[in-house]
Amino acid sequence: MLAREGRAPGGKAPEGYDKYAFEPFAVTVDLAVLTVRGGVLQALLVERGQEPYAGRWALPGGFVLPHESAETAARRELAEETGLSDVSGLHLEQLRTYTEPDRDPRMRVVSVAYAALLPDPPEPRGGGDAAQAQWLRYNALGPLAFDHDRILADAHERVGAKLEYTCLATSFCPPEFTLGELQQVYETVWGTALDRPNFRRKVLATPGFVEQIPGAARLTGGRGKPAALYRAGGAKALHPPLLRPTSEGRPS
Amino acid sequence: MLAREGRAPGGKAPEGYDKYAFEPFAVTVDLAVLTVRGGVLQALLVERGQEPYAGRWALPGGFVLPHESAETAARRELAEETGLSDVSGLHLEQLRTYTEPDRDPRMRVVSVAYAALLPDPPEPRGGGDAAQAQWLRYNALGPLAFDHDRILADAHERVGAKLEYTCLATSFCPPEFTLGELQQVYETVWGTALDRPNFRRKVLATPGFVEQIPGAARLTGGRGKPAALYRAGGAKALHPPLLRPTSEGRPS
DNA sequence: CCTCTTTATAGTCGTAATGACTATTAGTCG
DNA sequence: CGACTAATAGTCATTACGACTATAAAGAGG
Repeated sequence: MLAREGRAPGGKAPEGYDKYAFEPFAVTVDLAVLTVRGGVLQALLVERGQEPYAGRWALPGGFVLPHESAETAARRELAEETGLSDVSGLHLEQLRTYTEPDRDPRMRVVSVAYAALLPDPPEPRGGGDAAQAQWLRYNALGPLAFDHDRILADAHERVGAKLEYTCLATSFCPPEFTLGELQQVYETVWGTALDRPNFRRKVLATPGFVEQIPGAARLTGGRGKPAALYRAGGAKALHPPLLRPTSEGRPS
Repeated sequence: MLAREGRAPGGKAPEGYDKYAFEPFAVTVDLAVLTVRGGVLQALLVERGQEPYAGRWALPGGFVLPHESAETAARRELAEETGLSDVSGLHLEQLRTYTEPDRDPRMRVVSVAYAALLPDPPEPRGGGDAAQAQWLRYNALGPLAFDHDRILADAHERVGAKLEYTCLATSFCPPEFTLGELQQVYETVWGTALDRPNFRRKVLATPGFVEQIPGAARLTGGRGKPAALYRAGGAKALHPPLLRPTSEGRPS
């Protein structure tokens, strides 16, 4: 892990360290917080008040503090930006780390990006003195600050892929949900329509994906037949996976 | 990306920056370099000469230099440790970033881990003054230094998963290979035996996975019928995926 | 040179999974 | 009540897959 060669640049070597020097970087976390609301994929963004990129939307985030891990920092920022008192149940997953030397014009910043998934209803209350975070439609975003377009796109791609072979979709749903709502998560993230009976068959055939709440039902938007309610099951993976419809024609 | 709140600890704020301070960390890359040689999964490791963890095996790695990205640093280290002059064709993929505050007892080090895959024949020549890197069997590794056990396990898991739905396996193979060799990559990484005709059928049915080199054949270890030679095709993903045999019994 | 062993390759067969449907049920709205 | 909407049930043909059997082409050893 540590350099065994004298290639590192100038800088102070802390006591008890190698004889080799290193260059310190600032380390931050960036959060791609996603939710599905009414068939629309939304991301939590903050408006920058100062240069660079003043007035642009940016991902919420902040510095990793000296005694916390990036994961802890991400969860702390998530609580601050969403205003939720308990974020312990939310799905938070490390996405990738962005290290291009010029990604922040002011200084060298290495950012560990996380993707977080929220069920529908969270109010975007920014906590106290924080800049107000807002939910914006994933489509219909202008260019974001820094390399945040790429981070957000990577988050979308990752989440879309994980829907195929994990039970991740339930993280977008409240504790009790209908299969129609679950299907809408898939359709919204993938941007494709799915056949309802087939989706249903597949989900129910996967043990531990969802479990029915006996006797419970809910009117979906007031119209149509009431749907049975389900909650997330214990399974984490989908075997076999629920593949998104392939657009590629297969040459014989 | 940058803190909008005054929570960061003491430290100097660079010119043109927020009024908020930050704490600098050292940033390194760690490499999980894997290869399959003769049905055995091997990892490239270096022996530590000094405390902490003196005498233990560790992943190759080093500091990210001030003007390079982590990816660049990883490729530089990869070239140094393997002694290969051209590592541009090798598969190198960011794995995850490890940020636990106590992962290095000497100081705060954030490490961006990469997984690299090599075809069989590379000699483990450590370049020049570098500690000699060696190929060791993935099984039969004692505890490694720092959190490198975890990093290596994460790399193994990631690679195993990506074999299922990408064409990654060809990265373990030389430019020309037989289907038997390709199958051995799967079997070695997954640790399971596969049915040869079924594997063959699946690979050949996936357009762009491999393409046959017309007329070419090779004796596999001197015994048996000569096998046709293939090279990697243009495809990156496998649709549908090549799932590893599931050990889980499905309750009806 | 003949047979055994080894590895590659071809093909078969039944079952599971999937995509494209149709039909029925249970609600609201006007 | 009848139109409309959404959930749920079921059908059917095709594809994919796991478990096999069979054949082909090489070397080894007597």
